[in-house]
Amino acid sequence: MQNYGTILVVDDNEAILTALKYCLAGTFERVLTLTSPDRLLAQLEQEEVNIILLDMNFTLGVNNGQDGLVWLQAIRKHHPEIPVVLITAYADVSLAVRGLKRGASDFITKPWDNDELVRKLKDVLDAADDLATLDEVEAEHIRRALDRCHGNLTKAAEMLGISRQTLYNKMKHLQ
Amino acid sequence: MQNYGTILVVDDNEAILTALKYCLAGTFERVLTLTSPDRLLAQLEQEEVNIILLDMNFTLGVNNGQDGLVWLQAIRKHHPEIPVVLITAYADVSLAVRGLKRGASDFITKPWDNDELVRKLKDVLDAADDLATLDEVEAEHIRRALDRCHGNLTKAAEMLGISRQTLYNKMKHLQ
DNA sequence: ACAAAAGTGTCCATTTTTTTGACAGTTTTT
DNA sequence: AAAAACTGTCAAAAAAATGGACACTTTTGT
Repeated sequence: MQNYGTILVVDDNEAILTALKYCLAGTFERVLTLTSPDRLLAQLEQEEVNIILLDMNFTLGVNNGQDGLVWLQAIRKHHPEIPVVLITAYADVSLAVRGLKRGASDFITKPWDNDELVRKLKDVLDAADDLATLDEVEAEHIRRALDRCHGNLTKAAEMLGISRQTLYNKMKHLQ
Repeated sequence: MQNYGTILVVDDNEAILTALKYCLAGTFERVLTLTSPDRLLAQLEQEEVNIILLDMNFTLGVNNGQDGLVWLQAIRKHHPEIPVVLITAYADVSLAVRGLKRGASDFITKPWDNDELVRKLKDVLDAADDLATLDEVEAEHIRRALDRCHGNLTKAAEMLGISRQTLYNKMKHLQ
């Protein structure tokens, strides 16, 4: 199984924090928690964190998610490489949109489905590494084709939908 | 006789599911069924599936196939090697086109002809040895990149190692 | 709310690739 | 051994990619 490293969960509800801790323990090597975002930036300075799960409401009686957006922004500013997944009790489309536009990687509503949550977090981390270059993908596919055609250039070219000469050239070029 | 392995059928209508089960039992070693796509990805994690037959409408009263497209995309994302055949009660050309462009292997309308259905499924599996065209591979990779960059052309182009204009052109060309 | 920054659609001229077609020589098939 | 298929290579024509540019729109930061 793959290793998904350290996740930092920020939520002011202890019960939810406990539930999340339980749910995430199987996937992540370490699950750090904070009941208040105040120490969030400090925490990021001293611990290596691979992904953050951030609740959006911390001010009592205020549930517009403004809080979460502010903290999201702070994280993005100081640690733009750490992906942030937002979580909120209110399935507010516009809030989700704003969160994603400010760089959140995903948006989850409570009550959440454990499997789905884990899957989404994994997705975010999987997507974190960047994609291969078009040339690389092409080169690999060409190798596959040649392999399958037992080195027969003409057939491989036809299979690939390019001319024999082009394949011939690409082979030189791409080693 | 050849062995066509395991097929996973997803349709919310039990009667149809039963009928399909009977129809496919002769060809496939195992016929797995799901009445809802919710557990689809989970199922794929724990069972080896060789081909998926996916209905396109699961939301009551909504028959535009959007549901199916979303699930198709999810499957393609996590298991791009498993061929998906779409099935729907509505012979909607544009839906079929969209489905195929998103990587479905075939598109079947209800009521179906048993022999034809089986033939098409076999064809898909038989054709699985043929490699994709270079253009197809390229197109799919471009879609992935755009997805990861949330549609940001500039970033996707950089990630792919091509110029923004080229990506722009390819996008028109490859739809 | 506003200015700055980033991204988009589009054009152009120049450079690179791809395609077509061809041909002599080599390998494989029958 | 003859036929058929494949290879390496060349040249001219067609197509695609690149870098630069510009006005315009969207997003961001404060």
